[in-house]
Amino acid sequence: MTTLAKDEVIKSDILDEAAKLFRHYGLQKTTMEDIAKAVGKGKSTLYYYYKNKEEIFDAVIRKEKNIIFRNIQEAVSKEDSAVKKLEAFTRSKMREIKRMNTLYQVVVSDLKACNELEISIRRNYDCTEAEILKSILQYGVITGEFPNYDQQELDILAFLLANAQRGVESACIMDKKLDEIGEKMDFLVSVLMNGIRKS
Amino acid sequence: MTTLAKDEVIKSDILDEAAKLFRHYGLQKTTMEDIAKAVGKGKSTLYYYYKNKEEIFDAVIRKEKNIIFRNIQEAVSKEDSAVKKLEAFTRSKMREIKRMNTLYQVVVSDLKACNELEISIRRNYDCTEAEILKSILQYGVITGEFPNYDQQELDILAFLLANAQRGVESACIMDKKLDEIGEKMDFLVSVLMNGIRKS
Amino acid sequence: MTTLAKDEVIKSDILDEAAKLFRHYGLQKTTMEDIAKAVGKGKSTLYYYYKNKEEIFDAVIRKEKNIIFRNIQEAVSKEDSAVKKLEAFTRSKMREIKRMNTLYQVVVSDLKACNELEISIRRNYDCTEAEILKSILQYGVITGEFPNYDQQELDILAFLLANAQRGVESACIMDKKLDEIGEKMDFLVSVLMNGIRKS
Amino acid sequence: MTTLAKDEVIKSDILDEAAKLFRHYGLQKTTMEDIAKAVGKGKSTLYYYYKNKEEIFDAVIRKEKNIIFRNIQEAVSKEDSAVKKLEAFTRSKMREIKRMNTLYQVVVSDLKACNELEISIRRNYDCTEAEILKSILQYGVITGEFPNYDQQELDILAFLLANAQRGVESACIMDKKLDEIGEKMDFLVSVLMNGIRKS
DNA sequence: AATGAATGAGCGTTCATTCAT
DNA sequence: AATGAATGAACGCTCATTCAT
Repeated sequence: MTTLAKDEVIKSDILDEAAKLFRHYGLQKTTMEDIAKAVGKGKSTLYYYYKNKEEIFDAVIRKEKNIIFRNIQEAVSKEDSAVKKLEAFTRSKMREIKRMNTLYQVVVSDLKACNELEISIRRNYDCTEAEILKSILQYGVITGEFPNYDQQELDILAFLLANAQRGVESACIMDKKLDEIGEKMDFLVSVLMNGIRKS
Repeated sequence: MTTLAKDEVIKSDILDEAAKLFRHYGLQKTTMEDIAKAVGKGKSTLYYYYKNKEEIFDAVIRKEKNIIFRNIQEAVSKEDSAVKKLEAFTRSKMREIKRMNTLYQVVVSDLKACNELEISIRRNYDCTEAEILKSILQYGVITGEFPNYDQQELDILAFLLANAQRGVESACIMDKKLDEIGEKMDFLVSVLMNGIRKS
Repeated sequence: MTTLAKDEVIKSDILDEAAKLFRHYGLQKTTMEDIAKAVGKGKSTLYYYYKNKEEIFDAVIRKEKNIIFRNIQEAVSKEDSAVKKLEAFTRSKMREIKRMNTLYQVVVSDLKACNELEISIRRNYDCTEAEILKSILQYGVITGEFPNYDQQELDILAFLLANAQRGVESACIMDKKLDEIGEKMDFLVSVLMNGIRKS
Repeated sequence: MTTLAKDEVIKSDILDEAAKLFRHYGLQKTTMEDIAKAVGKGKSTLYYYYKNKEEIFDAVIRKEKNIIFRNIQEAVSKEDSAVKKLEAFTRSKMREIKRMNTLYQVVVSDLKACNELEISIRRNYDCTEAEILKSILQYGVITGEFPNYDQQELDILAFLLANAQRGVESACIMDKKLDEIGEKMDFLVSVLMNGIRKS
């Protein structure tokens, strides 16, 4: 078990260092050499722990994703009205984005550029996000905060909410205007809420 | 003039073939060799017409961009109410997206991944898009379709509209559900319009 | 004949521009493109006038060489004692070197580097130089300024004089101390003259 | 230690093979492929040991330089009169030149052609050579073999001696008359010595 | 007389990956 | 458990040269 534990520690080390590098340089421009150097091991040692460069990237994504959603879910569950939950969602997501600065960004773009990376990861990712939003909307329907949408409508609304937010985030991140995300997102959410409540 | 024309024809050929390849494989994975083969010329011939791989990519983007916006603007100008203009905007943009299938997509992601490519292009690009939307909104304010937003509010609304749409498009494209873009976008726009009209 | 003359004019133009470029960048780094651009013609036009890049280089050398030696010989012939002739030789050669600044230099080095360039050119070159010096020494023997060396001795002395000077020139040129050539050369010649007279 | 030793052996192998090739073809025309083939390794393996083609060239020069000067200095130090030391200098230098056949030559010329290679190497090189000669001349002043030159005069004499010799060497090497270097150099030195002693 | 167009051959360099130890 | 050594396969790019017109 000690060996296994040590194994896991090193794997985690590799992931952490790789994450930092991917954040700055993206998948393509980060070399195995870079990662190995950062970890303080020989380049070929990486292949003892991971089969591939892609496998490392994959693992990095998974790890980051989990952290983000654990944090978001936690923040959402603390609130007790659908609107407050939505605000908590947006707020905590923004906090996560800022924490990772550009990783999220690079990830998304690289996932797109590199077809070989399973799109499924991203889809899971979006699903999770949309699922959280859907459950919030459902909660709002139950509490009467929102009109009585049926399941299909909720699916679409959650999808739209998730991706409308993603588009705005993306723009703000690209323009390096992270500090503007807050107010713009608030505005977007309020406009969408207006639309959702009224229709 | 014949020579000049032939020159332009070949340059255009190169661009067309390069565009196809960039669409499928992105900037990095598309090699000069690939492009040359597709055009049916020697690799070094490309350098007779373009200085760089980047210059080719650049030209591809510029060309596509211009086509898209010419088409969108044309469609928009034909309508006479703000709401119809907005619908025309969304519709024609979707048509363009389908036409290019994934290029638009790859472009955006590659621009992000490759910092060395002037972000300015993308920014201009977004600006243009947001500007069209803003002018539509302004038109709606004048015709009384929308409340009397001030300039700053219009800026933000246009920004949100543009990027919310982008997020949804992006998701649909990645899930290869281009046929779903239509209804989803209609829904998004209607929700946003509701929100905008009411607030 | 007009055509022929025009032909010669252009060939000469090419040589002049090529010479300038070779001076600055050497044989290898000067491209046909560079030369063509400098002449204001198309790259392939050069091949109408010269078979090769090497042929151009060749012609440049020959031309420069002729100019130099015509000037040197002229200066030498004006003096009437061997010692004065020798001084005139050194002085006018230095003048030529300064005139060409670095061409002479680059030529020598490139000739060495590029085995494919006929060594014979350089040999002719040195021969001519050594021949002038030999004739001066012979003159000095006749006038009694120098001891009664035989032909073989004169050959060797001329060879040594020529090449000792070349070594010093070379060093001064490389250190970019063209202004020091004068005094150093004077010193060298005086020491050699002392040695020659005495032995 | 074995590994380290093996590493050094391979690095040395590369240098040796590279040296041979540089000798024949110069820096530019010797390709990494050539060197790799000569060493019996893959081209990319070279980059495991050296960062650059230039770094290899650099190392070759440095190595050759050190060998030459160690040998020359050793030969010089064995003699006890200035004149004998000078003869030893010339003799051992000629021996080294013959040993390297043309490398020395190519080195000098390539250094000139390739501005990007630090001229400083060559300058240090020449300095060392001139310094050895100067110390010999100083020794001769002390032993009374030579007149009482002051420091500045010794500097110039050493410079002249070094470069006059270089010029003659150069000529002999280019004419591929290595066997004539000996007598010509003896003659040159004796003439110069005459001049130096007398003036 | 002049050249636009085209290209083959090659080069230096990078990097993920392998494998014996 | 770890890695030093090695490499194949590319890649972007350069340039002298050719040739039809």
